[in-house]
Amino acid sequence: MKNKKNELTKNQKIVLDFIQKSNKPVKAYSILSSVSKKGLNAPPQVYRALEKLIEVGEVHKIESLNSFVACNSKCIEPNGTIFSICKSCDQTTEVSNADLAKFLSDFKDMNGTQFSGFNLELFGTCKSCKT
Amino acid sequence: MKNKKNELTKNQKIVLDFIQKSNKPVKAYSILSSVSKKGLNAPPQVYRALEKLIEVGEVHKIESLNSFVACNSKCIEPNGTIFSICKSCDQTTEVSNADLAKFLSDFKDMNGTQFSGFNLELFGTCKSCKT
DNA sequence: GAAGATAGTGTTATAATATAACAAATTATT
DNA sequence: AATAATTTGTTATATTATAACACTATCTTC
Repeated sequence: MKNKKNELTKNQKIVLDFIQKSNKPVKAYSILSSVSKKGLNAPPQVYRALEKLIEVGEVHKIESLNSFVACNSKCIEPNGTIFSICKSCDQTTEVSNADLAKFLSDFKDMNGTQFSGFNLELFGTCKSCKT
Repeated sequence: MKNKKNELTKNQKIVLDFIQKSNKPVKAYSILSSVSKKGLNAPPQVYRALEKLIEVGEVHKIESLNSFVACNSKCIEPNGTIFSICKSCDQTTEVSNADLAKFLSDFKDMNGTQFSGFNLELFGTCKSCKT
């Protein structure tokens, strides 16, 4: 059964809050050390919060960085994520491009089977790192 | 300086050989235990071989599985990878689709900047797991 | 509002994934 | 052969993530 108000719990809010305030993807143990003053002292507390936050779509995991970012709430596709990642500084932004999202979610394999989700990571060099 | 013949070294061959014989993505420590009889006894030996094999394009890393697969040598895009991954059994195949590869490598962000690489992971259910 | 079900918490321990550092051996270039 | 560069073998350790268990809080249904 779900929480009646469908609200996040205390720990989940603490973790989400920290991720939202970061301007870069953050690692789980970096979250942990940053929120330890708020009473989260062990890895499972952070990982459990992350698991829930990812499940409800508030947070995405950047697989190639083992890091986590807040959803920019412009997610076009509910079942897919698109990120642009700076190879030099790891600055990451969620890409909102309707054409690309549509192309990916409509994509079928050679058997005509559609996929239920996707994760796209685009690598490049961000503005600051170019100069 | 490069190896004169541009060939793989012994350890690199051993690791590549094992990955090619697997019909699924394999994990680094699974490689390690499988090739230990051939004299590779410690993680760095496997990770170093993997690093090289990835660099030369013989192997790809599946980020969401922390696993490795041999390139099917039909890579359309030199700078990008596309995989279809079964959510149920982790069976993974490299997707060779010219349209999709072109769409991705041509894609530019809202500033008109092109990316230098990409990694796309498509999640679905494979044939065997559907039945 | 009590009883049972579900979800979340705090905690300890440990599993799984990956790299640092350094000396020795090998291979390539001159 | 002398030098340079790469690869190897090895030990230790860093980083990322989960198992297990007792306990607490909340939701559901009666």
